[in-house]
Amino acid sequence: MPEMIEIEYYRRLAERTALGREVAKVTVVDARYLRGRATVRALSSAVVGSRFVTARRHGKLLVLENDDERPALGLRFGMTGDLVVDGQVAIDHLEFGPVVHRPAWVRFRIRFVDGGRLEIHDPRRLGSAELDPDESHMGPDAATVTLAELVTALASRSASGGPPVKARLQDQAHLAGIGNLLSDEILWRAGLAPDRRTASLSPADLRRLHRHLIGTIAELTERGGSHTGDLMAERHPGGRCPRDRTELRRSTVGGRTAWWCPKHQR
DNA sequence: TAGATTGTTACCGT
DNA sequence: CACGGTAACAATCT
Repeated sequence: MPEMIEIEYYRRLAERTALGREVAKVTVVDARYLRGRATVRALSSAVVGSRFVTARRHGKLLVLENDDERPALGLRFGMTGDLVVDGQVAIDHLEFGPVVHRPAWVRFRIRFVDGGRLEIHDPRRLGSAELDPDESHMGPDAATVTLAELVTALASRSASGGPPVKARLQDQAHLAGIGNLLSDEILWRAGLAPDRRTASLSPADLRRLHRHLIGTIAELTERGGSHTGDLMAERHPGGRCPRDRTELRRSTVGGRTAWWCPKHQR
């Protein structure tokens, strides 16, 4: 998916283009795109006739809130979901996503009374729409997490030294927003091996990790996306560390592919 | 063609 | 039980 940086672009697009417009109709092309108690009927009664007043982001979740007592609309984008409003895409090219948009990939659509429309294009259909999304089980948003909150997010009651730090960084219940590419880039910058156990991190490690986590998200948001990190171009067999030219190692951590430098990430 | 892909989650094992 | 790892989902691209 889009990671939190891309969802932030979606949020900005929604804020710029979708707020204040009266909703005329909701179309869910594939019922499997709905999650929780959401049905087309429930979605319709929640948003038809109202106007969104807020576009809010929590991790990779986009929440469009109404101006009345109606439930909020929660949108998730899976690995290939893209937000399109009035034909305007939030990001021109989604890495690992479709090269072009096809009508058949529209999984969710809101039509406005003025004739415009908000759509989610999602080939793989791993995204979803829901009403009043439960955010209670989500960790703090990674873009604004404090050092103290990060320390809490990485804490473990396990006797085995805790989970690999990469796995925990991507665990949305502890910290919301970080995905596979961002975690690789952050750990590379912080000089921490992805399989380091969280309990083994020193106070200095944690401070450095926090600094790079905040800095990386801010910098890549400026650059244009999660795929603009310094490590990305080398994230392939034979790729070399941009810092010391050591050949990168590839391993599976937390169920996902990690690329990292065995020399300076420890 | 085979293999890999920015995510989430039910399930299984320790 | 808590927690972590795994497979499945699904469609496309290289």
